[in-house]
Amino acid sequence: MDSRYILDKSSVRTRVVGVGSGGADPCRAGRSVLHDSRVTPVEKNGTVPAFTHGPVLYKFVVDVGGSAAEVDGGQTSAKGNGLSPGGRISQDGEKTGRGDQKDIGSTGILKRASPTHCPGINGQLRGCFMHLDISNPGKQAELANSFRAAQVQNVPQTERQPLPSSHIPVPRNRKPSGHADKEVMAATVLTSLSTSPLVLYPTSASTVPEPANRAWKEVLSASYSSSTSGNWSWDASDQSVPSTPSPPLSNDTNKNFLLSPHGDDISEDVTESTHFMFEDPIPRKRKNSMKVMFKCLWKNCEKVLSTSSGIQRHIRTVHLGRNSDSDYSDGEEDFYYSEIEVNMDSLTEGLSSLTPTSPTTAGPPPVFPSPLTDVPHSDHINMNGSQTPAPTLLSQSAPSTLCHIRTDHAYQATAPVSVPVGPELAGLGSGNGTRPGTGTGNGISVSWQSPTVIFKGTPGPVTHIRTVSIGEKRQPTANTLTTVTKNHALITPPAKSVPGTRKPRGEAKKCRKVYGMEKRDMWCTACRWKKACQRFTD
DNA sequence: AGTGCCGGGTG
DNA sequence: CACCCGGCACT
Repeated sequence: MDSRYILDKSSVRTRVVGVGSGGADPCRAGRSVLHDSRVTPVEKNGTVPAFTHGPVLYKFVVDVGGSAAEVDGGQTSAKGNGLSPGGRISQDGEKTGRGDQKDIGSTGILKRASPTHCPGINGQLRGCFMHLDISNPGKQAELANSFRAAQVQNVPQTERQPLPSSHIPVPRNRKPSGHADKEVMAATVLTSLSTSPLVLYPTSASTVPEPANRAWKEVLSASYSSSTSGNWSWDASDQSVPSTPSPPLSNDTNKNFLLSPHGDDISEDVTESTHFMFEDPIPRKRKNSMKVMFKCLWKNCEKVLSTSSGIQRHIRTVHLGRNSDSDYSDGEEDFYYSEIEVNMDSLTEGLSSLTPTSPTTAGPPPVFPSPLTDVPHSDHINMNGSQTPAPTLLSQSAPSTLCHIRTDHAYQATAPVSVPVGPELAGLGSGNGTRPGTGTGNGISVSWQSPTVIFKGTPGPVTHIRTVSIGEKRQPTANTLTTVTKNHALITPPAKSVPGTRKPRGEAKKCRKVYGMEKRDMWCTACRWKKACQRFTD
């Protein structure tokens, strides 16, 4: 794993250009191969990676040192042998400060990049804005050339710095299936621009089917050709555009949003690697109690689900209006949710607070009197005392960052219990939650010491009863006895009497003693049944 | 070991 | 619920 991470880390800086073809689910495909994509030697050498062949699907203008140049992201010549000029710009991070990858390039972009702004590498190209102008593919070659010229002009060959985010990782093989798909692709491009190094990382070389190619052009031109002014911005107001579902991209959600596209069923793994690549030490130290939840980033939607599939389905059905039964996912949902970490201890406490009695802690009620509470009863104290607003917290506004809800109480006592916290949490899941089969994986395992120890028996209650003891025990007709019994019931938990709470042996002779074994038939039934003697009670 | 009886199983 | 019994605590 570690080695893989290392490799991944080095590969973070690569930018994959071009549109591949292949899997039916480009986004997923891109993610799934994310870790395996790495810089090919070819790319490192400055030539165009093999996978860049194929028709040009996009281009953009990079403002270099004040002069703008439009660049091909790929090539129009299309015959797949991709050594296009445009391809050159596809190596960015590789040429730059490789030694300190985490301070520059992809990491910075990933962490802070806004959709409109492209932080430069090593201070260069700061403030470069990306302009999408795909509407005129015919000019691409020319533009590419001009860009190349501009690039040479402005930057000496030896110092030529890569152009950050100058590649749009385009998901491969989008199904050109209509407007919705266009939107998907548009969203993909937009998101990719802000998260380019890690997200949507198509790997292998493959030519783009012509339909897909066309679809891309159409999509991009249709969606963004209106922004001819150049500076491509995407602010909240754009969400009003009816045909383009847009996630809320507020600043605070953006950070999470950047992490969001990794939410698959292997989210844990992906998350780990992602954080690793982000040099974020926190996740590695994630406690077991920290549960990754998935929060919908759609505007005014605070939906939080425990599974990525759930949130994807939610987004797909609720926000994207997709067919709910279809499991087909083009990956667009990935852009509209983010991971959050929730302390599951809190959640379980929240759950337990809703439960009248913990089944296995059936022992003493929390109001157990002090004589019996000479035990590590912290669990119970916490259970009553710290009613953290866990569910409320989640339901009101799931924090987009970390949800640190402190609790110490777990839900079950005896064994590690898997508590499916997904949709039930704070009423978060409204039916479209987890798919069958994902539930267990999303449950949490909480285990702690069995509280049976807690109530194990000091003879406290016994002594107590002895002092009040009345002649007959367990005689329903004896008022005093019933009183005692009631007191006993108050003191001892309604459930099992624990060893130590055992009733003291009666001092009266019992049927057995009186009649002996020979006359067992003369015994009271209780004695016969080895129950407390009903005839000779204490 | 003998005794008392609790808890649980069975019908 | 009646009946029975394993098992435990106490003597």
